[in-house]
Parts: sequence; structure tokens; C-alpha cells
Amino acid sequence: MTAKRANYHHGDLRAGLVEATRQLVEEKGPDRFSVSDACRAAGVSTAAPYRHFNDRDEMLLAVCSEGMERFYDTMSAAVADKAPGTIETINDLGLAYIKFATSEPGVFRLSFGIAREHEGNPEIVERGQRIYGILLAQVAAYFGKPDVDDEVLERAFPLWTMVHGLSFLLIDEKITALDLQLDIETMMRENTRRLLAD
Amino acid sequence: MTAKRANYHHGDLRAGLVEATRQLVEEKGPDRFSVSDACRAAGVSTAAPYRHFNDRDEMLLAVCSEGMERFYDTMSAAVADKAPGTIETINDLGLAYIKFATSEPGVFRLSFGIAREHEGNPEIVERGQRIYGILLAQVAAYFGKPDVDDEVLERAFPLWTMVHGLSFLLIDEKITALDLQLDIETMMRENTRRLLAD
DNA sequence: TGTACATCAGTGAACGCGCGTTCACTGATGTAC
DNA sequence: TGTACATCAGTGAACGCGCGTTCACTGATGTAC
Repeated sequence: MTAKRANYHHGDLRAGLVEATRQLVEEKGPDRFSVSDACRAAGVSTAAPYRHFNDRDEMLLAVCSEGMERFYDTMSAAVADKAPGTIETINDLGLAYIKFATSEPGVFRLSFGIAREHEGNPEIVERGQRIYGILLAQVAAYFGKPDVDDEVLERAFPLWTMVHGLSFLLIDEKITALDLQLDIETMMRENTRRLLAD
Repeated sequence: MTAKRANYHHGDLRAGLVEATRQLVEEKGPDRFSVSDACRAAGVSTAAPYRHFNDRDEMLLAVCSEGMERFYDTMSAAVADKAPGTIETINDLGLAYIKFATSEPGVFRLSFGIAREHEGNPEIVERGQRIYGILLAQVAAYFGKPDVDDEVLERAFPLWTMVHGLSFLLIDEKITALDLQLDIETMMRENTRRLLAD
């Protein structure tokens, strides 16, 4: 009874639902997530979310948004305290990208994959830009440029495609399916170097 | 009435349903496809597919399998009649990959993205290997190797990650979302070259 | 400090919907005689 | 060539299910007096 009384008001149901949603997105993928599942996980009635979200999609949006913030923090941390604009630092940034993708594939998909629903959402777009900005700044530093110019954009982009492609190949298990033996770290180091060469 | 009578037996409903499924996969994505939708599109009752498929997933599997065959043909055609093992040919192969992904994003996702359902399906795995084999053969030729050895595997893989990543960035519209101006062909040519250099 | 009251987060039941799949059936077609 | 019959691809109705969302409600909490 005390338990029941204590739970009538949840405390922070919004956060609880976002966390439940995040976990379900990881378990089942963004498309298989259901509001009912999240309610079950959070231990509330199926009507409860509508005090905090307009609809199902807003719940996913919240997970996406928080996920991207976490992604930004991870990426920032990967370059903090390191010599800016070196191949090693840029490579570490790429490895951080891949690590996030493989440790939170559901959130990664939601943020960097199909996002029909959030397409053009300015908050999401802005977060994406800030994350990409970390790479741009490093590549600018590598080429000794004070600003991000066209050359920096041209040289940074292929680095993104490589870690992005590798992330998807890993989380979609293509590498194990094709039974490819490869040392990700070595592969990354060599090819980050190649992509930055002339 | 003639029409009705003519349609009672469909002729080739299996093919009709696969094509309807393929179109729906393109329109809505593999996850939003429904059997009912496909039946509506093919103009048959919802029970009809079960004469040709065991369940919903087998319909998607058929689309995936046929899609991969088409993908293989496209990739083969991209290198046929071209000097094997040159940067240009390898680059053309990459461009063909990207072109397939962008022209049939639904099928591409079904074949090269999340494929939980078809994971480990030997037919699908074999088709994947054959497709990747085209690249491996070209890279072996580039390095003047008679067979695919470890070095070939190491050098081919980053080429795959690049086109794979670029494909997803294109079909998920990350490039337009971040408002990146870039010439795909130039970007590809330069970086295929870089990835094949020492 | 104690009481009355406004607020509003969560309930529980219900809604209409589209889904995947099953079922007994029907009628077009091909084949044997 | 004409007829009887077996085959089996497609029908139409129904099933149980879980979904997203709405609704009038309830009861815990904070605040004014």
C-alpha cells in the first residue's frame, strides 16, 4: 500500500518513459517500439504518457534528442585533452563514432539512420551539425586552416562516410555474416591516414 | 465479368505479389509493409498469398532475394567490358553500388541493412558473398594478385565501408539535412584513389 | 498548526482500426476416356 | 470432339490480437488562509 501510494505520482515519469523507450528501441528497434510496451516497462497505464508527450512519435523524438546529446558528449570527450588536428586524434574521433554506434545501435539508427519523422526537425538538425562540427574542426586543424572552408568540407566528408559505413556494417552484422576477419582498429588507423593524405 | 473471370486465376500471382511487395517496401520501408497492402495492390483477397508464401516474412525474403540478384547483375555489368583492376573500374563499381542504393533504397535496406529475419539464411548470405566477390576480384587484380589473400581483403574492405556509408548518408538524407554541397563523383574518384594508395 | 481547496499526474475502461492468419468454400483449368 | 472429374488457386468471412489514443475519473500534493 505504501508502495502503491508512493507510486501514484511517479516522481519523474517523463524521464522514466524516455528511459523505457530507449531500452525498447535498443531491444526491438525504433520501428517495433510501442507505447504500450513502454508503459508496461515503466509500470503505468497506457494513458499516462499523454500527460508528457503528444503522441508516440514525440517519445521517440525525445530518445533521439537525448541520444544525440549523449553522442555529442562522447565525441567531445574523445578529442578533449588531445593534440588537435593530428591523425591520431581524428582517428580516435572515428573510433568513438563507431563505439557509440555499436554500443547503442538502436539510438544510433534513430539519430543517424531513417529519421523520416524527425526530418527537418530543427533541434535534431542542429544537434547533428554540432556533432559533425567536431570533425570539421579537427580536419581544419589538420590542414592548418583557421576556418572550415571548402577543402576542409571535402576532406572531412569521406572520413564520415567511412566510419558511418563501418558502423552500419557492424551493427547490421554484415561483417560476421560474410565471415570477414578484420582488426577494426588497424583498419581505421591505416585508412584514416590514407584519406587524409594527398 | 470477362475481367472478373479472367482474373479468378491470376496467371502469376506469386510474381505479382513480389512486385507489389517490392513497391510497398520502396514506398513505406520494409518495416511498414503489410500483407494486406500487398493484397490490395495485387487485387486479391488477403488469404491469397498463403498459396505461395508461408508467412509475411517469406514475402519480404523473396523481395530481398530477387533484389540481391538484380544488385549482383548491376554490379557485374558495371565492371564488364572494362579493364580489370584499374582505379577507374573499381570506382565505377563503387558508383554502381551507390546508384543501386539510391534508386532502390527500400530493397537496399532490406538486403544490406537490418536483416534480422534473414540473418544466416544461406541463400541470402551466398548472394552477399557473390556481390562482395566482384569487388574482391577487382582489388586482387589491382594489386596484381592471382587470388584473394589477406592483403586484398584488408584493402577491399575500406572501399566497401566508404560506398556503404555514402549510400546510407544519401538515402537517409543526412547530406541534404546538413546542407552539404558535394560532388559525389569527384569525392568518390579522389577517395577511391586514396584508399588504394600506400 | 489545521483545514479547505485547486491543481494536475496518473487510472482504468473503452474506442475503432488494421493486422496476420485460418477456414470451408468455389469455380476455372487441364486431362483421361 | 464431348463429357466427367480431379486439381488447386483464389474467395470471403471470420478469428484474436495489440495497437494508439480518448475519456471521465480519482487521489496525492502544495498552497492560501
